[in-house]
Amino acid sequence: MSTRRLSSKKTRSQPPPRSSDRRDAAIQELRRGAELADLLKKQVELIPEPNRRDAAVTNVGEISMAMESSLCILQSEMEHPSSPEVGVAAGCYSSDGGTGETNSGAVARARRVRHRRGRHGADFPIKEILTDAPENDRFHWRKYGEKNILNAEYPRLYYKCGYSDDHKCPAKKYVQQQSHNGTPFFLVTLIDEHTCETLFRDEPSSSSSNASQVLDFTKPSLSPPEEDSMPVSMHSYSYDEYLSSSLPAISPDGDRVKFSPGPGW
DNA sequence: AGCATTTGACCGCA
DNA sequence: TGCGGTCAAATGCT
Repeated sequence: MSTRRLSSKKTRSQPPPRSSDRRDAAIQELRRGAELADLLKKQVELIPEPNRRDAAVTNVGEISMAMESSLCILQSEMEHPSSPEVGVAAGCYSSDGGTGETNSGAVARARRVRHRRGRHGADFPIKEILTDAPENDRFHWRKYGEKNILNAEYPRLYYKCGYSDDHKCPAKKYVQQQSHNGTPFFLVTLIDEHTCETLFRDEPSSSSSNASQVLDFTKPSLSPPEEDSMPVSMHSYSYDEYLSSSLPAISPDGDRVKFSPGPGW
């Protein structure tokens, strides 16, 4: 990607470009980068060795996804200059994605609801993530509800931490399937953080059994990506970011996250 | 039997 | 009153 072009063209005689112009330029560059990533992906798919090919395809896919996420963020920022509540891909794809509501709207509602349910003024963290693999966050989630959302193509699924009762873990997530240019993806809203994770770290004696339960990828319905077949096309950079920032250290063999697609999935 | 999921009812807010 | 979020009984699965 040629970010250099953005800075080197500036001359003293010209007025400094407006920030919207620079965003335009950045968007152009990102679009070009995304196209090149697609091209590269096609070339990489021709690699004969399966292991190398899959690894390369995965990497290119992540590059492509990062481009698209950045593009989304920039575009949504131009459309809605007031910064959204969450920075990660907020507003992306939602205009034609089917829900008809902005992501930050969902976040605002989440905060409102949590507030009225007793956590007065709690500043709990909320993250929004676009991914094609909502099941793949290595936590154990229990589905507690499903709701058809107005103007949404797919129902919204409600999950809470599988240890919300045992360990009073407040973590929740909402999963909303959407589609963008025919590509299905999921808007995952993560609410609050896992305290069960901390508990497991504090209780080494029980960690072995607990860890294998937390990391529950047993569900066959949406099978977790094997090492050689990571989801590529829409694998979310921000999801990875979330995982790397909040995951406990875990052994891969126990990895399982429950995710059951709703009707029509 | 124990656990997870489904689904209709209920609640609070705008 | 309609909507989104949650609850909890019923149901299904292993």
